[in-house]
Amino acid sequence: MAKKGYHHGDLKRALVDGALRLIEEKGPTGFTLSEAAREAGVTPAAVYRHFDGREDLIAEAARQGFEIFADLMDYAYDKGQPSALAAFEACGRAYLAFARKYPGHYVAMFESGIGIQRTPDLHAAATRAMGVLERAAEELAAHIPADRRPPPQMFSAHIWAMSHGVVELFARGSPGTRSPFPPEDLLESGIGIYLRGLGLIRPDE
Amino acid sequence: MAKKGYHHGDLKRALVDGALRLIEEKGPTGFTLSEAAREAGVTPAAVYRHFDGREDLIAEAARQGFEIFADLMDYAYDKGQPSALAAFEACGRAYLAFARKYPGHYVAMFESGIGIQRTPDLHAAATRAMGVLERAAEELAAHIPADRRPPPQMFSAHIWAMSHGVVELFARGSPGTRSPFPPEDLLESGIGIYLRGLGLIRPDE
DNA sequence: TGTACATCAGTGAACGCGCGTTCACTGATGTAC
DNA sequence: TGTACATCAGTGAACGCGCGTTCACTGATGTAC
Repeated sequence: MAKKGYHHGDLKRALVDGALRLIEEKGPTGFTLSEAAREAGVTPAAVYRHFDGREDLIAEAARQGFEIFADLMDYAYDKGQPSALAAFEACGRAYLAFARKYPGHYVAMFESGIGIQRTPDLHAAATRAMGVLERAAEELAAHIPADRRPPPQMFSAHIWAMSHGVVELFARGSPGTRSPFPPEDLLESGIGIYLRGLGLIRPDE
Repeated sequence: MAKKGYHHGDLKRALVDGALRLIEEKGPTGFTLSEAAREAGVTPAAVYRHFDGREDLIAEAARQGFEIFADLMDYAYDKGQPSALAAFEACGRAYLAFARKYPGHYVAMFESGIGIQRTPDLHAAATRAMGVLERAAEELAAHIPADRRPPPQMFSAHIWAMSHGVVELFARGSPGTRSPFPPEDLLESGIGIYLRGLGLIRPDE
């Protein structure tokens, strides 16, 4: 991703891409504005033509992540039709797939310490993303007898927490803890057991 | 935690305590050897009398964390007797309680990027801690009909993932996402639903 | 089509900063006789 | 009890480093006439 002449042509994109690669590689700690600039073949000062600074660059990376994330979840949700249950499970799989495929984005979104309120754009993207999961949960909740139905936000939170936990603990090599099972299996079986507990899967299925 | 005279007296402990406070406050990124030394009222160079450097100091903090963590889990497990189910649930609660009460340790253990293999001491402490949860899961597994019993490590992983996810997403103010529910309730209900899905709680309980 | 000029997107030098680490040192403590 | 001395646990100055950010600048691009 080196520039051609004096003008880069697509520096903004190149900087975000570089930042994502660095974040993926070294974590949000290891990411450096200067290094991202160097990767794009550009002086650190050039970054300030496109971003307000280091944090702003990370925020943009996170925003793009939420955008992609929301699209993927949306797609998975629609694709999972006609059964609400299937749609919900598809969302779970999409979550993990996203974390695997876009690790830089994932880290920027959830581990970089960037506040979600930082930019209206970022906030909007994040809200949209979470909305998808909540919508899936709501629709699913309709199938639970009303008297023992937990609030939909609650189990969307449960699923999100389990997904995030699987990603952080088992889908990365991070804490030296080798996963005893493939993360995909772990998450899918976990969600399966959880949904059975909600009475959404018959005991014999 | 300022020193009295030329000799501090308990510098090693003071440094770890300072490091924990800083990690808790600013995240593992914000932690600085120099600042930890400053807090202890000591020159940065003095740190090298007790640790091999910055990383080694974090590793020691993490080690202490796993030690405390294992003790707490052990205690919760024993206290939860005589029912295996109650013991297991107690472990879940203990997990969250630990994360809440020792946030610096928690971050050092799980978010600092310190490899668990770094020191034999650290590795041993971590192994012991995870062993408790696995033991609880094994005992619980005995109550599930053998033909549909998942491997115990699997659901100890599920519970761990959900716990960790709740901590990261909802028990801290981190991603600007206000938790819709108290984390304790969220985790307890999540584990409850999960255990019901395993057939360990009767549907009408 | 050609020229003048405004705007844009870079440069590169400089800044102050705090970091982690090293080194020879020295003050305080503890121990042997 | 007193003295000599080894050991220990700090000091403080220095290092090289890369960082984020600023500034006046300049080369390239695009537009008006």
